[in-house]
Amino acid sequence: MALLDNLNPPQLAAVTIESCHALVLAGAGSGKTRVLTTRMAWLIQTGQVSPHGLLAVTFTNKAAREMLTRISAMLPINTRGMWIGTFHGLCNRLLRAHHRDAGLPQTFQILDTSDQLSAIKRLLKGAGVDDEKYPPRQLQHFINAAKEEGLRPAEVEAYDSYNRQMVELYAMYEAQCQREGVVDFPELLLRCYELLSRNALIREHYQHRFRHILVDEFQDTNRLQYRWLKLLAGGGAAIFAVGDDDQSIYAFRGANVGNMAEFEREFAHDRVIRLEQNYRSHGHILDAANTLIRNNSNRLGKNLWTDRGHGEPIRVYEALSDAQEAQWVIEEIRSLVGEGRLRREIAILYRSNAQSRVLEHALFSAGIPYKVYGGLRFFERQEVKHALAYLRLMENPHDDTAWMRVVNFPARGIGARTLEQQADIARLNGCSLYAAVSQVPGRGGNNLAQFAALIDRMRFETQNLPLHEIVDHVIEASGLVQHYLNEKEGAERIENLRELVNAAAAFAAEDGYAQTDAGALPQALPEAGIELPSPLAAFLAHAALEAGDNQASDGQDAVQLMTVHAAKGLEFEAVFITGLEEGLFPHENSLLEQSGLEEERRLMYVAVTRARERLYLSFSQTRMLHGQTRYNMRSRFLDEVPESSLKWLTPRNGRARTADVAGGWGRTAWGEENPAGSVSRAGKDAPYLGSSEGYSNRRTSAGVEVNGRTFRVGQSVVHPKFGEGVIIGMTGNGPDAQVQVNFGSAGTKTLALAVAKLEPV
DNA sequence: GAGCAACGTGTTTTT
DNA sequence: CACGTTGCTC
Repeated sequence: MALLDNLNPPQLAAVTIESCHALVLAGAGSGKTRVLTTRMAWLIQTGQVSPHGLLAVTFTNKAAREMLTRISAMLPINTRGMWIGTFHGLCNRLLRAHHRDAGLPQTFQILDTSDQLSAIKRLLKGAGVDDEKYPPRQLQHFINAAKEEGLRPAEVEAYDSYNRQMVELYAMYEAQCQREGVVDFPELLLRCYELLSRNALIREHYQHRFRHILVDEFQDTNRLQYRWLKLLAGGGAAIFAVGDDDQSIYAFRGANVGNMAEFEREFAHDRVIRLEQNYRSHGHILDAANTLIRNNSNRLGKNLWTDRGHGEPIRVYEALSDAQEAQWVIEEIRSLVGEGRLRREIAILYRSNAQSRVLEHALFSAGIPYKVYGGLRFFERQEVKHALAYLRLMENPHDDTAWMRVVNFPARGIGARTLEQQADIARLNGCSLYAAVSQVPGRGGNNLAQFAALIDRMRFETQNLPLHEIVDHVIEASGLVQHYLNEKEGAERIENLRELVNAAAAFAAEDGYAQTDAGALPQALPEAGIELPSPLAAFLAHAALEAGDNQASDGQDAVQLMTVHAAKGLEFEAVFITGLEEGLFPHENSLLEQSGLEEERRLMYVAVTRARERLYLSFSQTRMLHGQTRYNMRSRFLDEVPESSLKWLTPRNGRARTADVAGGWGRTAWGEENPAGSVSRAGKDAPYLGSSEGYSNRRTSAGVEVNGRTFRVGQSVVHPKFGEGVIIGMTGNGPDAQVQVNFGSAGTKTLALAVAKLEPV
């Protein structure tokens, strides 16, 4: 069968496995998406399931689109109406179709993360809660974490008064959302889960319908998503889960890697298939990745291999400063481009966004086209969100979040005092702000009434207009366009508003609307009372669920800059991993727990496996961060990569970080192979002039001078109380300089150099 | 009610 | 350093 041509044995086994639960451990670059889509096509082509009986779920819209594209290419079927989408997108479909049973208005709106935060702030203000004691962000995290565990307020255990208050606020937040007819992201999932578990008729319909459930990036699922899948598969559907525990990098937002092991135990005991042949990277790169990740415990276990040969060694560079590191990157990029490589095939990766600035500056000065990923997406721009807020109010005037957003934007003389009055009345009556308008006295009340009338008028005037004309009308009638016309940097914002009109036209014209909603109609379930949402409601849901491109477009051949997280799933001919320093990568905030460090290591694993042919690793002795110079040691991850795969462009010095054994710290001279335990005392400083070889001794790190004594990272010091220790980090300069010292058994202390009685040994 | 200055605060991110 | 938020003044 042509479909199965060119699959390797494990891929073939995975694609054609019997109709039963299975777990595919797919290493980086092992053909994961291909296996997933080919299995779907194969199931359909062999008549084992109709397109209608398949459910495929991913985490990103991009992955869902990719899947649809590939299936269309493999099979001559209409993918429209197939249930392929993100967890949130599919839940949205289900909730729209069964909004009554889910207890939601048909026009329910979706709050994105920032909408949710402003809703929470408004709640705290209204309830008179001290937002210093209960920070909105913390409450948001508390609520979302609870929902992702499947817990409603009544089910959250509160041990102390603080937590009781948090739970209380959670309950109030829920009531507020319900009253306003809005749902946040985790609510989409939880509400959908509850809908299915409580309503036997609907549950059985979908359990019966979906015979095969395929899950992408299974390592990123949270507990609720796992339960959701289990529930849907409860009627005998086969779950085909694909993932890579080594690439689980989203634990910080609730992903539970444990789901993979649990799934194996619960469903797929002897049906685990490993895809270990890597088609992406050369041998040295894979060796580095394999050796590195072996330092993690609790892995399901997997070793990537390739038949592409070793390729070039991984190049390692130590810079004096972040600026110099950037300069070096520029030079390497110039020579890569000189060799004929495309700029878009070169990626510069970093752990945190703050690191991009220096790199951007250097690229800009050098006149090298580049593109930074991350940052604001289209539907997150303030002018676009303003326009969407007007549209939301037309659809549902009781959406208080949208109301507050634009009630006085553009300014129409409605101030804080008036809005407080209005909020008080609304709270007293338990109604929305919109419903409270008529009771607000005075001129403020008048202005509010005018605003309410504006919304009503816009709704009336756009009746029966096609979607994009509605949007066009609203950006004008709201005064948004006029407002930005008067602003000096408004031209781009107006562009974006016009672009929103285009987006609406594209959404209506394409399969967007039909795809996300009409396709949801469960024909076999007329008694459920299905209604079609309006095109506007569908468009608003689309805007919330798909925030748009992170940038991209414009087609120019440009170097790609992004965080390691953003690089997951991508690949490049040449990759730079910059800022490989202790405290940065691994990030200091993750070092408190073993699990945090292991996630950082997986992150490094992801970074390394992005490269096809050439990989560069770099770190710097000093780095500007938060306005002060930091002195970092090179990342431990550099030392977890086999020396035989590396080529040092600068002399290799010392060890990556303080030894775990107290006092076991030193630096080897350049040229030594530095076998474990072989450490020698530091030599004298020599000026460091770049990448030329031949300095047998030089500084591992820049130092700080205090009272005529020089301190630097890696140095042994003695303290009258804590005894002997090693400096493992420095921040600040001059009188503000602080050092972190590892005193072995006495622990690690942070000391101010100007005050502490530290003596160099 | 609107605009500006001081303050403080800083991972990673998709839906 | 560079952002967003708060608090203050006109």
